[in-house]
Amino acid sequence: MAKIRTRFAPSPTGYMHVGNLRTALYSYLIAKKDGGDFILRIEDTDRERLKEGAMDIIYDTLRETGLNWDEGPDVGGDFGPYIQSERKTIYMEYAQKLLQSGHAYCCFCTKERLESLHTEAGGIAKYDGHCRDIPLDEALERVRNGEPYVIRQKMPREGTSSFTDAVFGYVEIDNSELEDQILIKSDGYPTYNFANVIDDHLMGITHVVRGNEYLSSTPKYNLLYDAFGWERPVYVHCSPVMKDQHAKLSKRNGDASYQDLIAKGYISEAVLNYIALLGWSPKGEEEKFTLAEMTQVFDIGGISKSPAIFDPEKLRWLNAEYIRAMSDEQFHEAALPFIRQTVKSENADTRLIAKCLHQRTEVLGEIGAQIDFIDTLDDYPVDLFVNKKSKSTLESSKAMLEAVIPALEALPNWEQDTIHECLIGMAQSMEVKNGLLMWPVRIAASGRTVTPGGAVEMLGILGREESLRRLRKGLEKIG
RNA sequence: GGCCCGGUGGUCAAGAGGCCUAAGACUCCGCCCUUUCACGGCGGCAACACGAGUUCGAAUCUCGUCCGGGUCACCA
Repeated sequence: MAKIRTRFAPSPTGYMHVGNLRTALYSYLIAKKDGGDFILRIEDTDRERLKEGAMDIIYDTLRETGLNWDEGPDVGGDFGPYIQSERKTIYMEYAQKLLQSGHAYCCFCTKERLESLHTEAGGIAKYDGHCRDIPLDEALERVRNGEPYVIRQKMPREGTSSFTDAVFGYVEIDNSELEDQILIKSDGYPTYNFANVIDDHLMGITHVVRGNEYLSSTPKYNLLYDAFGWERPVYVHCSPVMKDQHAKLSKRNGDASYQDLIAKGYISEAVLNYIALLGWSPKGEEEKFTLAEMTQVFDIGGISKSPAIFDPEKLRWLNAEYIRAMSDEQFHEAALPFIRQTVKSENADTRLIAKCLHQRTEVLGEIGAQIDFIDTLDDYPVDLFVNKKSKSTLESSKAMLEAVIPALEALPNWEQDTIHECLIGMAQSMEVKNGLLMWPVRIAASGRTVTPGGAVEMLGILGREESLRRLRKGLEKIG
């Protein structure tokens, strides 16, 4: 069997949404599973929607996620150019062939006429084939005279067309449903519908992976393949990723793009892993996969037909799994920029902070809220010292702090082990539960009931001087 | 509206006529661990859209209904 070749063909609109990325992922996986090639092609035939910097977003996203392409605009390849606007003459050449073979015709209808066709029909109307039967030589003459025109595909008006999709199975449609769609626009550029087919064939694409909004127009593409006598590709149509039951995930809805998720502190691998699971399920029960593992286990048969709703909760969980699986060193590196947004103090021990945060962090961007008491201790209500689980009362808290402060002052160093030994030892000799002693210490140190670590860790992070200052202040507060 | 596609817990989903008294994961709840919160461990709640068929037997096949999505551009 011939080598598998798939492509990802985004248009540079400046936004890489999650559904797009997933399509890229599936394309990549289908090719790589069988040692095939993954090609990047840019579809920029809509000259009005070009966006500055959009190409970089595409490149960066694919690179960061590891979806490396074998051929593309920047790396070249044997089937270039890989940017459609640079292939303009190619499309015209093939459109001419269709004109000659009678599978296409020149249409001189004005936009106004087409619009009136729609308004007369109350909004929805197919092109009426007004120019369909203009003899070719007459049409060509009018073209030479400079009359504006488009080239349309001549659809059969009877019979049916069918194909078998790799995920949806057998699909059949009446040819009468097909419109004489435009192949070449009046500006000389091809429409997506045409460029896509020409490029996919010329680039040797064997598996076309795309959103299922193309499912019902696939027969049109097939007719084009047939007209040229080309072999049809395997189609893999994927249902969309939804925001909710009714709406797709989209920029319009203000939904997160890949870039947004990364900025919020999601891990690239986790995002990729999660979207793989949206609409595809592996054979076994394992859900966590590296890209390399996915390449092994991916199977077209596991792609589901129904749309999948993007679940931020599950992404969050998976992200946390990836974070927990990091070494302390890796986590420190990943978390440092986020820690530094909140903790400015130069002598803060970011390694210790990171160690505390590690198992408690699901999304890196949420680190700040956990540790903003480190630089400054806000005023806090005195009744935080009262807690029923540890049986803490104002009286007990006062007694504990009074005992703990001098003991800590006398410590030879401020290592975690030393502090821990000291505090636990005191609880024992005073014959109280650890919690009763630890509670007021942690409250005084942080001014909070919830902290990323226990009393010992908090003292360690704050350092001797600041710790003692806060403990004394706490004692004062209780009065 | 015509045509195409889909419909298993709140979400992602397994399921290919008997193995289904319907897996697993996320969420949620309870318990344990514990120096708070997490992590971890254990347990729990929760679904075959509806109605007819076919069959000894249907989540699985057929038809209809309902619901949802897509498509009908000189956008991709």
